[in-house]
Amino acid sequence: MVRYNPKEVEPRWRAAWDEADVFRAETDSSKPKYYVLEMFPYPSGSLHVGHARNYAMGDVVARFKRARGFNVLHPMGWDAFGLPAENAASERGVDPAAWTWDNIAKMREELKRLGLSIDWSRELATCDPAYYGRQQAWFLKLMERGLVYRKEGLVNWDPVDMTVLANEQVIDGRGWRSGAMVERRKLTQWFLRITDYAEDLLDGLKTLDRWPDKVRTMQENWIGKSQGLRLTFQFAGESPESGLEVYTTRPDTLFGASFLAVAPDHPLAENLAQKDPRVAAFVAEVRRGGTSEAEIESAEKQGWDTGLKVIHPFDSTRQIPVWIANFVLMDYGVGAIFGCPAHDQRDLDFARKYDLPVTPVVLPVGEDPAVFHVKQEAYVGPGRIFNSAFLDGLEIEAAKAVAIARAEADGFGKGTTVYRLRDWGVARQRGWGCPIPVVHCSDCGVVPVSPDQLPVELPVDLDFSKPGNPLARHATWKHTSCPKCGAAAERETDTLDTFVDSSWYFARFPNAGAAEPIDKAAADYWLPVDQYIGGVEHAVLHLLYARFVTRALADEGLLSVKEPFAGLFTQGMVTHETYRRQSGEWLEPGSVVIRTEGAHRRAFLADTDEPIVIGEAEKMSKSKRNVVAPADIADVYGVDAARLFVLSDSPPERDVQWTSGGVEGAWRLINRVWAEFDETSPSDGEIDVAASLALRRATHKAIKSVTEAIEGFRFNSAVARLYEFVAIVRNARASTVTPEVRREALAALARLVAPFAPHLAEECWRRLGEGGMIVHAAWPAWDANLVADEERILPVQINGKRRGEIRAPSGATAADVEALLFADPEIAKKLEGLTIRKVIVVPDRIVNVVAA
RNA sequence: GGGGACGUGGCGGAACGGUAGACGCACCGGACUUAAAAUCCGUUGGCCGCAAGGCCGUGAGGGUUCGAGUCCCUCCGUCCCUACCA
Repeated sequence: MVRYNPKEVEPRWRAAWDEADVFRAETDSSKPKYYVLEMFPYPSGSLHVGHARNYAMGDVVARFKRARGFNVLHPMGWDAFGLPAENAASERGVDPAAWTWDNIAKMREELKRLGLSIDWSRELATCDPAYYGRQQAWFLKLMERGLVYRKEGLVNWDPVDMTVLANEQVIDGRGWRSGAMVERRKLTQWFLRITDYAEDLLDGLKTLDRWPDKVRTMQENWIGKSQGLRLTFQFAGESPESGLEVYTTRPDTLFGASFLAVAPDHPLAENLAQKDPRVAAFVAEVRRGGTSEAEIESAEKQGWDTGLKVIHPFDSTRQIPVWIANFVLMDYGVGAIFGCPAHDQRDLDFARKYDLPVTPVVLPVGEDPAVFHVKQEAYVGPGRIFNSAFLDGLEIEAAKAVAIARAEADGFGKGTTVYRLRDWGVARQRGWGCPIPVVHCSDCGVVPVSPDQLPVELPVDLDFSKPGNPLARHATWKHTSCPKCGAAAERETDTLDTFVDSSWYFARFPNAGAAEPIDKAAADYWLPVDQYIGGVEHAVLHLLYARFVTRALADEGLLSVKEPFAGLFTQGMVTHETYRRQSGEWLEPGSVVIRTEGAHRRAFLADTDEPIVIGEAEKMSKSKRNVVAPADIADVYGVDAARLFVLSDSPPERDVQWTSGGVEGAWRLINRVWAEFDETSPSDGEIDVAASLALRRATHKAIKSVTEAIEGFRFNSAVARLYEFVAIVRNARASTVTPEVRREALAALARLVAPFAPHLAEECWRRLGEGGMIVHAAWPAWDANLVADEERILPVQINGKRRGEIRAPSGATAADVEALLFADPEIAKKLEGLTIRKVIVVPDRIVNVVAA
């Protein structure tokens, strides 16, 4: 027997696939289409097994669907703009473009080595002018549609990266990449009007029935629709403004209002701050504490009494003070609220601190209105309204409707829907991104670059040695002429958020070389993506932006679908144990040896035998040095073993822990499979008919269970069924089965293994003497008659406890089973002396006897 | 504070409301070998028992059901997301 040699076999088959160009997808086909896409990688320069798992999953789906007769599109690209290239440029003085293209070349080779069934002819990179130039083209179209606008406003400024961050990119008051405390700065920014689509994006979630509920919930919460009332309070006495508008979702509690509060950056507050330095000082102080650290965050309500009063709209005899409060946000609703301390915890905290009245207006069921009052906990539960004039006695929802109707009738308010979602700030002050294709002209203002001047390319000699935007300080790049009047003008030096790059790449793959941004015919054929696979960390931002851009492009006539991804799967990460010396220094897995002493595992430094601390399994990261590269595995076991293992141990949506033992298990499976094909089947001896039938049945059962496991994304279960099937095929060698049956089993085995270990499968297929390559072979079908057993073993329960079993023909009726049951001497013995009350028979599954 | 997920052997994990622990890892025993590695075969939830067999067992407690890891309620724990959103 020849040992399976992946180092020889794997490259040979990859070359054969390349040679035959087997993974090229043609748009025109009589077959049904299937578009599989994994989230494209950032070209960091090195592939780790986390990538391998992501792409292996997509590859299983792609190869499976191809075998099942689909016309499969499975492309690959590069999310190639972004900060790491700039960091490399500023730290090491390399050219970001050269650095990126170099990394792409390296990673392409590593990906190819995984044996993925990718149509490389469609490869694209977002940093390629051929790509971002088309992005500029549709950006200008959205601009014409009014979906792009500039607005001056407070933005999140990252002082380390010297750039503006979207709200979503600020985590706990820090920049998501740099970790630096974010400052608030006033700048003119570019925005995409995603809020125009808020309702539609929310609505569309209902149609995405092949998305995880979790992701849909996260997007729903992110859009954050609420129904409420906008109402305007009139000032009492001398008034600086005509009135003060607030937003509430609890108009039923209006009679419990004891104060109004505006955000520190509300126009009213800014107005007052200009006149009164004490107000200015308060606002400044609040802003400093701002949205920062965790302690401050959960903490103290702070307020400033403006001295202004407004009149209660339902009771003109009541006057309500107006405060500036740190917990009111300018960018939600209208930046002003009324406080009803009895029924909102934040308002209550504020009222207690500043000694404002607390009037309950919702009476919990069973409470006495004469004695009910609120102490330190606001009452937010159900009840009936009281202390509220015309609302008295109503349930909360009814009272909301009545209050809104009254406010509308009296002309001071309007029922309103508000979304938490805000417009997408897309400008970045970065040099390594897609330039925003507009020109600033002193006469004409902001002028789009004319389409025939696209792409607006980045200069090749950007200087990243200083922080800030290298485009802005480039000597010549920004100087141009106005497309409208021809006078000297300056280019916009902001570039687009990289989330823009990734929000349409799936629409480019159908024809990655098209002159237009999107080849409509090709996109109409391929879209939507049938199965999209990626990390759950993109559940909100990337997926929401892609859904928005798809809608915008559809409205522009470039696409026909509203939802880009019909099916979504979010996969888990690959983790690895961490190792560190007593001194705290992290160690690479390769430098550590593990020894087992009884039940305990101990780690030692390979060279010196120094004892090492074994830490938790964590996401592979360079900083903890627990990274395993697929190449390391490929050198020893081949990539098939690596592919098999990352899919086998854990369900795909969960994290998988990389262990050397696990890979060895996969390697053993590969060798066992190979051994079956390498072995010549013993043909002497009498044919064992029963064993032959048993193997046939096992073959068809394996086909069915592997097929169903792949369809249900239960790759770990599919691999478990493969292990079982290989064991059965091996054991069948002990008896003499007919050559046809053995051949059927082996032909099925090769094809079932193919999506997971494609190189091995090809080698087996050839060894079997089948013509052509297995990538062209059809997926095996199972015969329902062979899958069903003739006879079944039914466990017998007495009063719910297993007490024995009987054999019954498959499909036996309840009456048949009962007859068999009472005919069984073992069972009869166990039932002796008991009165049988009831016999429950679940056909082909179980029998339960209720007896006393 | 809000939302969600999860909790099963030594470990990763299986299990349409129907024999809990498939499959893999690890461990232990055996075969092969001068020996080891590799490979192959076998054992392995706990307790009692020579055995046949019995009892207990899916975070804790209750409930629904002929039957619950699975459904419902309460609690405990872990993880993730989100957060002064009016």
